Order: sequence, then C-alpha cells, then structure tokens
Amino acid sequence: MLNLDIARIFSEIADIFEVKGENPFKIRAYRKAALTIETLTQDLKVIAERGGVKELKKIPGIGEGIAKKIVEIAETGDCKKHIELRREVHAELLELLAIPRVGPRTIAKLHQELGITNIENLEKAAKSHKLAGLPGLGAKVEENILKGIEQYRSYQGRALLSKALPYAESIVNELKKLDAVEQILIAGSLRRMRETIGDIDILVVSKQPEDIMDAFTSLEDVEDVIAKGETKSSVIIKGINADIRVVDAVSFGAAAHYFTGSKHHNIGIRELGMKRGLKINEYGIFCGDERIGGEHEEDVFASVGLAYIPPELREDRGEIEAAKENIIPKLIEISDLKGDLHVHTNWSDGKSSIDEMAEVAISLGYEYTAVADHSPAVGIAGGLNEEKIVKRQEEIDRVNESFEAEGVKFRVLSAVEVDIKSDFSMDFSDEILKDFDVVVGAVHTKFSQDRETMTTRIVTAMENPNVDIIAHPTGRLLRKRDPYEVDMERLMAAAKDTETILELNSFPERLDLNDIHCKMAKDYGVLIAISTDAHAATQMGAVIKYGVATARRGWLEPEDVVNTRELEEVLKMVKR
DNA sequence: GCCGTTTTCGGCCCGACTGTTTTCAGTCG
Repeated sequence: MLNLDIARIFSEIADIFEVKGENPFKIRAYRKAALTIETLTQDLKVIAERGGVKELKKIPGIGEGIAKKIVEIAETGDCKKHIELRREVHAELLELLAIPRVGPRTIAKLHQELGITNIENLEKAAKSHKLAGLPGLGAKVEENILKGIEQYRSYQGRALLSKALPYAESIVNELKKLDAVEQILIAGSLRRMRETIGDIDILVVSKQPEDIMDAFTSLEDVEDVIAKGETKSSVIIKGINADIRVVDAVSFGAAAHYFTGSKHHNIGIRELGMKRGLKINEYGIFCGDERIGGEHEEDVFASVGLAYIPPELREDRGEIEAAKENIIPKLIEISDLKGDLHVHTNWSDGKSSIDEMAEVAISLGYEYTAVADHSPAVGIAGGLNEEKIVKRQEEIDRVNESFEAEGVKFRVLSAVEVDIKSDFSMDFSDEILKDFDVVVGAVHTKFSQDRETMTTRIVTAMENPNVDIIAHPTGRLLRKRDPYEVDMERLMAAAKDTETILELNSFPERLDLNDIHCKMAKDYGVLIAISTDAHAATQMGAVIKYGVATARRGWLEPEDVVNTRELEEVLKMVKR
C-alpha cells in the first residue's frame, strides 16, 4: 500500500462527501489529508506500523479520525467508511466532478431528479432539454454543461508546464502593448512552476480594467469566452483555460499572493491573519477597515510574522512552519550551476557535435559538460561500442587540448549513459566503465518488472563502484508513461550508502526525480545532479529552467546539487 | 474532520462571476 493509494482513498471520500453535501469543512479536512499524504516523503505504512495513531497524528492535518483510518488501511487495504460510501455513491458519478463548471450540487440534483449516473447519461439529458425546468436550472445551464462536456473530452487533464508557459508569455507580451497596463504578472501554478498546469492566471495592475477585459477576451487565439466581468475574465485559449484579474496598484502584492496560490497555502496564511485579527484578501491586509499593507507581496508575509516564501514553495508542504522559524531554504538558481553532467552528442543519438555542445555550455557560463552517449543496448540510439569509445575519446582530447591552448577554462568530460539491463548487469564491463570520467546508469527497457525486481535492479547498479549517477530514476514520461514501480525509500537509502548521485532530468516531460523525491533526497542526504539530457546544443539552455524550477519546488539549495561545484570537486565526488 | 498564545467546543479564507433569481446558490480559484 503506497502513500498515493492511501491518498486516493481519502480524496475519493472527499468527492463522495461533496456529492452528498456533507459539511464543507469535513470535506476540506479529507482533501488536505490526501494532499499531505501525497507529498509526504516518508512511507505512511511504515509510520503506522511503527507508531500507530499517536505517531500519525503528529503529521499536520491528520487527527484522530483520519489516523485511525490510515491504520485500518495499512492493515486491511481499505477502510470501512470508504467501502460504505462507495456503495452509496458510484465511482462513475464522481467522474462528473471533472467536467468544468459542473459541481457537486448540480450532480447531486441531477442524480436525484433524473437518475443521471455518467457523462453519456448527462449529455443525452442535456441535449433533449430535460435539465431546464428543474429548480435553479435553465437553458443556459444546459448549454454550459454541454460545453463543459466538450471541453472535458477534448482537453483532459493538465497541460505540460513547457507548453503552457510560452502561451502565457505570449498573452503577456500582447497585453503589454496596451497603455492601460501598468504591471503584469503570470501567477497561479505557472508562477509556482508546477510540472503540469490546470490554467493560465494573469494579474494586471490598471486604472482601466474594462479596456483590459476587452483586449483579453478578444485576443487572437481565444476560442471561447467563459466569463467577462468588470475586473475578472476567463477564456479558453489554445485549449487551455486562461483567467485574468485586474487590481489597483495598492493591491498588487496582496493580489499577486492570492492569485499565485496554492489554495491551501493561501488558506494557511489567511488563518494566521485571522488569529492576529487581520483580514487578508486580494485587495490588501486589513485591520478592521484600515488597510495596513498589500502593495508588495512581502507585506502579506510580514503581516503574519513570516519570512518571504518563494512561489515554488507555496504548496502547504511545511513552508509556512519553516517561514515562522525563519528557516526557509536559500533555493538554488540557474546561475549557481557550473556544468551539465548528462548530454548526448552525434556519437550516439544527439544532433550536435562535441564541439557544438561545448560551445553552448561555455556560453551558458559552465566550466564542464559530461558527454554521456548511450551504450549499445539502446539499439535505436546508435550507442557507443568499443571502437567508437576510443575514437570519441580522441575527439574529446582534441577539443579539451584546444580549449587549454586558448586558455579557456572548460573541460569536456568523457561519460556514458550505460544501460542497466533487466538481468541487473550493466551494458558495459567494469573494465570499460572504469575509464570514463563519469558513468550515468539508466533503465531503458523492461519497465514492467515488479517493484521488488526493479528496485533491486537499480540498487545493484548503485552498488557498482563505477556507476556515479542514476539518470531519470523513475522513468516516467508525463501524460505518456507512468513511472515504473520502484521502492523509493530503498533507492534513497542505497544512494546514501553507496554515495551514488541521483539525477533530476530537466526535460519537461520527464522532470525525474520530481519535486517531492528531490525533497526526499535532501532529507536522506543524497546528492542531486540537475542535468538536461540534451540531445541537441540548443536544448541545453532551453530546458534547464524546468529542472532548476523542480529542484526549487523540492526545497533544494546549491549545496544539495553536485553540479553547482567546481570541476575538481565534482571529480572527487564521483566514485573514482 | 482538524485544531487551540482568546478555545477541548465552536469555529473553520475570501471574493468574482453566472444564471436564475428578486436575494441567492453554485462554481471557481
């Protein structure tokens, strides 16, 4: 039973309560517990077995009731309450919650009045105008439900950060042309740099909000206008929801904080405000009727006695407590990086030569880059063989000598991305591996091995004294391929024991390790390499921001990351 | 269901927009 499975049970309980119209605060409690569990860096089952209810209750947001259920789930695989609720409300009905602008109250009403149980049912009823006429429902609602169903089908789930960010930037660039725009900020999950994005949020300071609303809702790529008010509008643009909000300059900080979220972070901050007799909303910080701040985002934190919290940390994962104690980490920045320890060249499946990769690395201010071409097992990648290794080494030497002759402080490291085969062996012998500067081990085949086997496979690689880094440790491709089954706790413990570095692969569809696992690595004292896995020179600079953002979301500081070090130190940290 | 430098009971973030309504519920973030 994984944390994610336990979280899913509580999340579903919350969904069912929602449809049943339970006390909203109880629903919130279950949702918060689910979120906390999802992002926990320790194994909940282990905590439950070790310390029971008493130990579980120490986790914020988990009290007596949920702790008891966790123990029950750890022991039996589910809890009675959940099974009972599932009998009352069918899972299919809960899927309707995912339809935009259809909420739990509407679903409950339609279920009770018309016996609607799934999307097909709902669509049919709306098309034959069975909804209009029910209390509180009219023709417009029918129309909106059909639109919502269409949107749900055409655009399921969330967009990749790397897809949504350029859209948001182009909206900002378009709106910046207006004189009425004084300030403009991309907020929401984009500002927090979440790996996937539900919608684009933009905040504008202007004295002429109507002009902004008009311009926004008539942008070239707008496909549908969901709402258009005096200070807030919502559209569908290239299949993604985009919201805009206009405030006065005096409210900019408070609005930026509010609009950046996350929702649970905001609730946490506003609750702190309440305890101090303050009201915090998007217009400012108020003591009674008197505004005491809100022009700058810092005001919000200061008003409740907190240090500034960077957007990437605002997920209600302990950042408020850390800010209280003034121990917010000094997060890593792109400028801290001194090299890239995993790139490919045209000696395997890369598009660029060693020279070109080096030139770009130098332009990024790096002092080294490790060319880690594939080993032969990854057939389609045209991997290295023994003959190519020798020739490639000659070229690496030639390039390094020319840098030395020109007095350029840069070195190309000879590396390999060696396949960790399904029988636990490495794709190159130790005899060959020992001669590389850096060895990056990676799983590329047989993703379906069971958890125990896959974990042992990777741990065996870590135990090999020649293997320095494990690339993309979970193998996931966002929205395409689930991570393979692996016991992350065992992986972390083994990485610590064997002094193996774990990679944070910066490719936006990988971001692997993810933010939570990065934090876990930090807790275990395991070093991270933020690498690009660039297959062309241009990719190196383009994707690194996603890797660094994920590292920041994982609370990483420069010292947690191996490639913030000078070359000499890195060479000492790899095993040889 | 959670939580406690006002509380172990009585609170629980806050506001915009829409649609169906004459004052508000539902949805969203």
